[in-house]
Amino acid sequence: MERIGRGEKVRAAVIAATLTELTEKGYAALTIDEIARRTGVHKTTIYRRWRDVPTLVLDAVTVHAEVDIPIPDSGDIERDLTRLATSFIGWATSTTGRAILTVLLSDAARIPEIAAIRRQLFEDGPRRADTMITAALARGDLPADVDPAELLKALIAPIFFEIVIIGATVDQKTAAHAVSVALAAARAGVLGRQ
Amino acid sequence: MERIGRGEKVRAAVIAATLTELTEKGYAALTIDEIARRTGVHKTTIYRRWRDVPTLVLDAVTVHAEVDIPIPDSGDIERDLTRLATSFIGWATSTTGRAILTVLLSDAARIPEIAAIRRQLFEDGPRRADTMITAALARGDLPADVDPAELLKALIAPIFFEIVIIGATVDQKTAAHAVSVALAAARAGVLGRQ
DNA sequence: GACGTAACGCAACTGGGAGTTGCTTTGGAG
DNA sequence: CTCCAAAGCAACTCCCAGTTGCGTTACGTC
Repeated sequence: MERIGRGEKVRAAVIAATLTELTEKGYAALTIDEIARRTGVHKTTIYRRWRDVPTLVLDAVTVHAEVDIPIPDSGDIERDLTRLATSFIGWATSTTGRAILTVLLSDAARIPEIAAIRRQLFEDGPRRADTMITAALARGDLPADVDPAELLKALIAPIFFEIVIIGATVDQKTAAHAVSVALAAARAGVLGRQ
Repeated sequence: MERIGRGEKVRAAVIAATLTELTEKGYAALTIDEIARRTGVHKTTIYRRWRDVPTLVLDAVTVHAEVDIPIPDSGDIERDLTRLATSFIGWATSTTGRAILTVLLSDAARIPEIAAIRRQLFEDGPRRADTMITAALARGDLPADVDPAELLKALIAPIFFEIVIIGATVDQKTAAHAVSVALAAARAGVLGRQ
């Protein structure tokens, strides 16, 4: 039957409300009382499921921090990098993506587990694309000394900067630009292992 | 005589304690009571000088957000960019710099004036170095289509990414690397006006 | 060196959120 | 229909934001 019991409904409602509050008001202004009001779930119930505020926030973020960006492999490194950058931008500008990114760069990052999620997202995430770069290297499409991690960092960093600092509306053009810069650096031989 | 009266002493102590608390515990955990305890300045006095917490934080940040990175102009664009990157890293890793950067990327950035400081720092700041790039363009050291703002963004973005996301210890090597990437992009002609 | 005042100290208050406790009510599985 | 785990509820403590009225002290002025 796979019915969602009372318990699951409560959990889902609270997690959703937490993420909404985090997006709208930020971690510093987050209150359990408000989440209780919004969801109709009683304050005591929330504290029974989650020990305290950090625990709740961590749970909410963890649930939605699955990025799952597909790793392209068309045999054309420029096209692949562009797709990758586009996917990343798509996630970062989606409702969930923006929410997660906001939390990961807020005071919530003082929670060690949240900081860990941030590192994981930006270190282990790109690492999944290593094979794509390695394949390009094998094909001779990139100088042999290129370090996959460095190339991916060079790709993501400008996009990240644009979103976080400038708050600009990043789009396809931003992706194409980031790819040009990263590829130019790779082909100039300045993306070797550090 | 230029004596610092009672008032100035109080102000300085509170501002300093605020910045310390912001660095150590973050904006979300900042309390006036704790600042009052630390400084020995009475809570009421703090509220008399600063309307509320955001106002105090804004004041504390504003006072120390003067970056004042010298703009080099040696006639050698690579050397100049390296010096610029090194200065930026120096600031960003100094006690004050780290504190300011932390605040500008915390929940405090929800305060519109704080967000404005952040934009100003990373938009108007680099703009001061435009003349340096323009001079290099005039000398023919860079392709004529290079946009100063784009070049500076390409220089800062990777450093920023390294500090904020990875939390790595950036140093002279990071600076040199950022310069290589930015210059490679510029010389490949991919840093034109967007 | 006494004096007036502006700035600081202090105690006591309201209002609200974090987190807790003991008890009652209800949904849903068997 | 019955049972109990999970949710609701009221009432509490503690801490912090921000306020008020009044006493106290530093400091420029005369």
